[in-house]
Amino acid sequence: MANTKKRPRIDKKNLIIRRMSTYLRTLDHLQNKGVKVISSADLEKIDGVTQSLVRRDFAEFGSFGVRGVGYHVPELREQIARVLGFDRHWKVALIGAGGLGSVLMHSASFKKRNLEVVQIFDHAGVSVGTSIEGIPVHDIANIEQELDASRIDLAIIAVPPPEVQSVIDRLSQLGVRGALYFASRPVRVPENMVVLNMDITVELGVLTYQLQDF
Amino acid sequence: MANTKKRPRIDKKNLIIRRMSTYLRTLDHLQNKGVKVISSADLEKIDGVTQSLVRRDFAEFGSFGVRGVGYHVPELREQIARVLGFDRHWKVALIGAGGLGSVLMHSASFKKRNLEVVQIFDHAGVSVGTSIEGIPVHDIANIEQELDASRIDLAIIAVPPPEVQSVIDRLSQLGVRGALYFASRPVRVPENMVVLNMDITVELGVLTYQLQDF
DNA sequence: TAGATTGTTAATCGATTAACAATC
DNA sequence: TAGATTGTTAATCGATTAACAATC
Repeated sequence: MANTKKRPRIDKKNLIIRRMSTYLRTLDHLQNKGVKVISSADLEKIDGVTQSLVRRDFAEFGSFGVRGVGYHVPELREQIARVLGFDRHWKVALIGAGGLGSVLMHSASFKKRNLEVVQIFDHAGVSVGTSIEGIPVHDIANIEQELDASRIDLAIIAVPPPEVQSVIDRLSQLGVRGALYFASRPVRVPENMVVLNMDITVELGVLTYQLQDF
Repeated sequence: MANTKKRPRIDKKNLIIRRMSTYLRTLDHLQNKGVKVISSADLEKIDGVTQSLVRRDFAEFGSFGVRGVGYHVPELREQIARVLGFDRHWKVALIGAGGLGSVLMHSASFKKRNLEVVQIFDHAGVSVGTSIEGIPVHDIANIEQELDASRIDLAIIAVPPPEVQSVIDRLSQLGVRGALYFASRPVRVPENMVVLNMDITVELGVLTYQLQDF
């Protein structure tokens, strides 16, 4: 049987990394509340990860705490942000400026994480030619001419399901390395890309399963 | 130290269930394409889960395939839908009818999974009094009076981060069992609820991490 | 110092893989 | 029948937990 090419160890540390990203969010929250120091036991209560695992997760990347004291929130926050790559700036292309694309543009998610949307593409129609949050919307038909892959670190793909695969393939050709899409469908991931997906129907399945005999 | 209450075995089978929900999506896709039969080896190529694990996942819930042949797509689809609870109708309350709430209402995600939004709540303002997709929008201030918990199986919470916790607490009081929220913040989950979260900032952290030395 | 909490190691547990008999 | 692919078991691997010495 065909030896399906081993995906690289990308989703190797996957569980740890997802938790790290969740801790970062919690630390943002704590920092907003003015909390200065936090223990792994506190984090267990907030994030539902055992204190043992919290410490082990952090220890995977360094020694961020103070014995007998806990973790200084601003410092731990910064260390985790660094691990995840948020110590640098990321340039983003938004593909699809419909309902979801607009919601994303107007949300605080990107700037909060040092991501900057520098190009927007959509189909010729209402939005092309206008600007969203100061960024002009280009025609997706011209993406090969207009997308400057050397400036783009990742793409946020907010187009309808039937278009997602072709957008990914075109981004791959252009040399864009990363993408996140929201459509509820599987995609073939090009070798030169990391592609993640957020799909509400997948989450709904998890939720309804859990509610069945709850 | 306080013996933090063990969360029930809810996220016990979590990994399997998330994969099952992903297979279901793939089967929808295959069915749309008119594919009649699929093997675990095919599913490995599409979903990136080893054929061995695919078969094991299915076997966890029954015997859905035919030796020497594979899995009949419509039948497998139906079996997995049943496992996830999609063989029944789910009534949904949408809390928050702003940008994200509207996008969700206009998407096909809910009806695709046998979920029906039967009540919508938002803050007094533009949307209250109007209808979205034929469902009238109520004032969230009156949720205690207007939400009929006996009719509602789960809530979709699309309100801004600072309001999420209070919405969850109010739903818990009302007896709503399940919720999905999108805000980037931790929440305390009431004992009588299952609460899931989709947070783009968490996914962005996973993506930027993986892109770092890709 | 006494008390608290980290960082880390060894033990356990659970999830994944490999292999193959069953069977279409 | 021969070829294919499932369902299932045993082996392996990796992730989590428990425990405690280090140390603030």
